[in-house]
Amino acid sequence: MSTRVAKQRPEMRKEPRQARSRATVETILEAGTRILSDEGWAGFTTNRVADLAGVSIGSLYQYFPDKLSLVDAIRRRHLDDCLAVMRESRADGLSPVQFVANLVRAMVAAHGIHPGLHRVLLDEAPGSGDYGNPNSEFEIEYLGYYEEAVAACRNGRRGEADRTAALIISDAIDGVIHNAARRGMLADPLVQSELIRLVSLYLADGNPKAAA
Amino acid sequence: MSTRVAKQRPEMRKEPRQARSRATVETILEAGTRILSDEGWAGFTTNRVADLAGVSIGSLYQYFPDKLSLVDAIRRRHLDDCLAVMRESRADGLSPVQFVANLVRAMVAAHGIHPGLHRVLLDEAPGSGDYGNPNSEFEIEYLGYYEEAVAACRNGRRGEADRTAALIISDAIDGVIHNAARRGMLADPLVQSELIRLVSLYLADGNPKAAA
DNA sequence: CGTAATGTGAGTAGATTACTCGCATTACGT
DNA sequence: ACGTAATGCGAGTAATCTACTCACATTACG
Repeated sequence: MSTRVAKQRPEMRKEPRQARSRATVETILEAGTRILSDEGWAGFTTNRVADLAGVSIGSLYQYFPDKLSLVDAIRRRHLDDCLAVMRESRADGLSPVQFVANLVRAMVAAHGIHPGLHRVLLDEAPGSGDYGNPNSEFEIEYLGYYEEAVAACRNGRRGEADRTAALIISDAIDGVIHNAARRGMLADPLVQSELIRLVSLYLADGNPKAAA
Repeated sequence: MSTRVAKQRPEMRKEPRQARSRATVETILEAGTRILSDEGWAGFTTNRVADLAGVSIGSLYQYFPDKLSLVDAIRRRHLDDCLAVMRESRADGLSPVQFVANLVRAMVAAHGIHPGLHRVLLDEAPGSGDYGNPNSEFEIEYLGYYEEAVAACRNGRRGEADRTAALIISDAIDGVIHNAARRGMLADPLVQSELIRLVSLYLADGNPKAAA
């Protein structure tokens, strides 16, 4: 027997086997992402998602058992993308300040495509897994990278202060990006450079050698 | 003649004349505020507001012609409160950095009561007036104060850079406060002091004398 | 060519909710 | 006391909305 899919809440009702159906699932996810970003959780109805995706509502429910599993899949994708961006920004082996500069640029670029998505996923959309709430797997890893950068700037010994500093940086970046998006100013290069300056100054405080 | 209330969309259907009804309206506004903050726009139904306020749904509609006018009234109140906080913080005649320190403290205190309100009002709740969208009366005045502080730190000549700096500061503070609230860490004194440090460093950059 | 995978979309049942209306109670002026 | 205006009540409703099903059509695979 063993239908193979036997999780508590299966995230897919039926595994897409052919290329066609894999494309369908992809299209649905993309459409859902766009709607969440543009219209918020309120506009996110399964019928609308199917419409925008250009597939029938039936097809949607063939792969996602319910609305929640769809939004979960979207959230997972997005947060994994965020983590990937972080890992890449760090992998360059540059100074912490350069890390932040790269990160900000990458984050701005990422949010340029779906400006409202992050906020909607974190604040509006109901979450089933722990993905997305404070102390989630995601936030742990996410903040960990910031902590690393902070600690690297402050001679390595981590303390509560470093954890707080990581929060401050992460949340400040988040706020600037989100509000810039709200005002349609994400593309403004001045916003980007000033944001980098804000974070860099904070990071380098008391560490002149790390300033560049 | 002259019922005095003659706007295009009257914000009140009937003006409360006795003390009792004024208290009722106050209770309704308070209940609505709490629900918006705690449950978000999705949980904000007129019946729930009336329930929480301890008044009948009929009483609610006696003073607010529709749901939108209620949320508008709440928004107006909140944003006016924010502006009041800004004006007070500046009125002390202290240095720009002290202004920011006071402001952050006041903002944190304000958001401690209704942590989610600001975000919900700005991002989720539909707006009828221009109150709340970019370039609104509110944002103009709000950012104006920040610009003032920035300009004061930079020898007075305002330019595009100053406006951008004001945005950065405002949005960074917003982000930190909002995410701290989400994590239940608004009370953490470290968060507060580090936020002040973040902004102060940025403001004082290139202006050693303004550092304190 | 049999069968499994995929796609369709009209339809529905259920829930939600903004708002009304007829009436009860309370306060005010005289 | 008493007429009148203000205030308060809350069951009810009409309308909307939407998650989800199902019976059937089409496409691909072996």
